[in-house]
Amino acid sequence: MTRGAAVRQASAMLDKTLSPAGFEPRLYQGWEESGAFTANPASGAAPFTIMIPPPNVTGSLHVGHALDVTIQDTLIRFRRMQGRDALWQPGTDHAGIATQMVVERLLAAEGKDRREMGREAFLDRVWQWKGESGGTITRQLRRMGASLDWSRERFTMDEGLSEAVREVFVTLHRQGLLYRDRRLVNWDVKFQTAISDLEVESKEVKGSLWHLRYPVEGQPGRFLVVATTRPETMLGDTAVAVNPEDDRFRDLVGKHVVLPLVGRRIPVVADAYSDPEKGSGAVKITPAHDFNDFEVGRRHDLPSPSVLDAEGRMTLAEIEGETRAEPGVADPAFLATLAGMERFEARKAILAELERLELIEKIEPHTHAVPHGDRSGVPIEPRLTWQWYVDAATLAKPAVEAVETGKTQFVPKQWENTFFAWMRDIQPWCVSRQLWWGHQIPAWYGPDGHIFVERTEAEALAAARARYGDDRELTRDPDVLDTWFSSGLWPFSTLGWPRQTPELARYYPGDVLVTGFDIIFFWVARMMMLGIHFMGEVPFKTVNIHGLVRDERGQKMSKSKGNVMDPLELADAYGADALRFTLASFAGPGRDVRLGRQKVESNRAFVTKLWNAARFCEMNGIAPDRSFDPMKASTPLARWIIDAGNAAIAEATAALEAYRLDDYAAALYRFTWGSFCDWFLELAKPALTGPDGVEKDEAKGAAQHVLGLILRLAHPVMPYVTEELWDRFGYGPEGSLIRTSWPEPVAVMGADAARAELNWLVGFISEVRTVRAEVNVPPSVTVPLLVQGASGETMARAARWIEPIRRMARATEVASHEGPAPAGVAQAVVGEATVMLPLEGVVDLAAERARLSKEHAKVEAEARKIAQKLANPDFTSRAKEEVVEETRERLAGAEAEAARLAAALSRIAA
RNA sequence: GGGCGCUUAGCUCAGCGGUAGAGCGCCUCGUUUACACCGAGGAUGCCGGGGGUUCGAAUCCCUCAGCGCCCACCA
Repeated sequence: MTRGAAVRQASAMLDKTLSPAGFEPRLYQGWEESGAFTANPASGAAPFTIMIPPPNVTGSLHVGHALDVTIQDTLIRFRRMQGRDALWQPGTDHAGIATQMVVERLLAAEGKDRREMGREAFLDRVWQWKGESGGTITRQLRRMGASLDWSRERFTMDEGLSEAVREVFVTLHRQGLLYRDRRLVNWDVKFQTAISDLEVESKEVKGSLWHLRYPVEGQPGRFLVVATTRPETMLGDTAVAVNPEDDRFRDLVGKHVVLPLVGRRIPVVADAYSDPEKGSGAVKITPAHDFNDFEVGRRHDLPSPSVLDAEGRMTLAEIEGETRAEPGVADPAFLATLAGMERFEARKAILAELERLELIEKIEPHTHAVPHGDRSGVPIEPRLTWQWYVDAATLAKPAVEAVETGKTQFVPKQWENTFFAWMRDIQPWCVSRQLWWGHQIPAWYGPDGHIFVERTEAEALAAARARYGDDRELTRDPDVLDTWFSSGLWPFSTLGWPRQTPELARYYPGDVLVTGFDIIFFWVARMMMLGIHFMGEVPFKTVNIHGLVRDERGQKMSKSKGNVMDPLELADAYGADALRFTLASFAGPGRDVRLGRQKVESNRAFVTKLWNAARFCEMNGIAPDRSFDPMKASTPLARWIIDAGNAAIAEATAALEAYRLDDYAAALYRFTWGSFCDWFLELAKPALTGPDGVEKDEAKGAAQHVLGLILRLAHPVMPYVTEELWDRFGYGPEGSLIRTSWPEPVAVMGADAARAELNWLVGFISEVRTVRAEVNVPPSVTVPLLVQGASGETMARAARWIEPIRRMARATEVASHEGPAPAGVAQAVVGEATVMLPLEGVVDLAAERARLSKEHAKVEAEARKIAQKLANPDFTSRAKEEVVEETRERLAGAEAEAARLAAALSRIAA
């Protein structure tokens, strides 16, 4: 027992009402300061590792994090209690675009712009912001009770992780798996950076399909009609493609058309890409502004001028030499007005001009998917630029194989299909971003354009000297890396890689990664690829994928819908334990969690119930007693609850091992409330308040044993209240509950007999209660229970349990009764016996008759159904023998019960 | 266009070949010395529709419908 616990225990009884705010922060601080969260590489224990998905350093905790953290903390506490050397690695992510956006917004409010400030000043400002708000999320994780090893906290831009990033970049480059290329990228015109395919979101947009007439060269009056949704890109057209099989255009292949507005001669090419069914059957080819057109352009060796700049404005720079006046088709003066015009303004201007020239054949309404930047929300512009790419296809192969062979397993398994589908068709990963906040790419350009990819500037200069024979000035690539590039290294960079640290050897690979399905591609896939490539081993053995947290009606939470729930506010209102228990109990596999205040509120009742059960124990002088040996329990009550505790241990352990937190939560709830509170404590009351002796000793012994068991079983998901009670009661030699071992089942003597006896007792009391309630007997009326047709054992049991029966069934006595029924009787069938309650003057005989008839009809119908089944020769001959046997027993039981009910009915028929 | 998931009590969900379940809500009763954030009891289901496999289907297969999500070349 710790000194603190002893002082507290001596000082006060448990408060009548539970107030989590009174102990949660104190307990957390105690855990953290005592090193309870700290992994211990020197221990001989087997490690258990979870890497937290690093939240945005400047972010704050939302319900999704709360679910993520609850699952991870429950698992890590469970394994820690099982004796594993648990490492839950904390840290935060620099979140390139997101953070830069926030800081730029702050600057805008001050009337400043990052370009005016310059890169260095801007980065200083971001670091300053990180310093100011960087502690929020970690504070909030602590508030949730997360037992992260804060001594090892990392940040994706700290020196160690930056070194890992440079090492990976340089190595992949040397291996030819990372290269610079000029191709189309998804360009976000708002942030003016390239983004990866994954950061693009398709949105259905209602637009138009414009059919434009392109005059055929040398055939006045003949037009080739192309259909487009993006007329503004036509200035960059360098061909029109038709399908080689399409007879309508066969004669035009190899000829030229005149590009309206520009006046450029462009060829008509035959390409299977052109779909005769779509549009007009002829498609304009704009290689610099469309991914498909780019491919067509490559096949036909077409030029690819860009006509939109980084901001999405029209630019004529690359087509200047090609424009020419073409009467009735193109006018350089009009073209000049387009320069610098925003893309959608330009669309309008171009359409107006085409209209004027009578070059619009028709306009059809058209709904189509338009790619948008997932953060900026603006339409993405395919743009021809130089970027850095990772050869993801090569890296993906071993990752796919690792999942195929089960080295890494997804839970639930169905997500493996999602993973495979994406990984097997993976595209080169564009990793460069035209941002300032992030890991600057370790590439330097020589005066001749030669690229030096090196870990440091000094190494780059040295390489340049070797190449040029003298010192040259190098220019560093200004771009930074995709945030996911560094998060992809998280499972090993946090452990010290590229240095071969003891931690790296011990805690890699991790045991389980817990995350939402929304970042399987972004993050899980990248960790798999990079982890396997650089560590030679998968980064984690299991990937536990959970659903999204939604609101009560199943809607995604969003600020704009105003349905966002703040987990910290919920934790303050109901306690972190109640919130955690709620999240865990709804976290079924592959299911979204619908969270509502009411649910948290009703689960708080469970926490309170536990608190009150502990108070009851305290009031009855129940205290930890290590001299009590559960294996030597002799009373049926003690044996029964200890045995039920064994079952609870088995259920909870199996559920946690299978990542079924919903089952784990349900098992805890059932055992604590249903078995311990509703039955054990109630049945134990007479013994607890009765005379000294074995009954009392064992009631108390079993109570303290099982309460301790419940605290240990519940601790992973409800760490605070369980620790508080553990402390206050002074359980356990190790002091804190967090350091206590996970419970093991104990061998209980005579468990079967105890179970049979208690099952009978529970059934007996329940039946009597049902009858009393149904015929509306108030609890204040107590009556004798007259038992007819009972075996000797039943009567012996009734005698043994007479006190609890008196209390709980509101009875004066239990007696054999074989004569005629007393007047005004209400009856219940329990096993072989019929219990009669003499209630003359209290019971409504008609109501009792109706009740018994209904009961009788129900049992009889059941019996008929079973009899029918047994009458089927196919069933008796084909079904498994034990099933047939069981069915026969059920029939016998139902028939006997029906007979007893009929007898009971006949007794009051008169 | 391709793929995945879901559809079971009023609500939220479990069960996934052998007697349809839980929690909440609802109704009735209740100042039994832990708890009204409580106790006791009760009612409520063509287990989305149709077809098939099977002695037996909520459970397996096919099909249809509705809802949700992911992926996919903006003619």
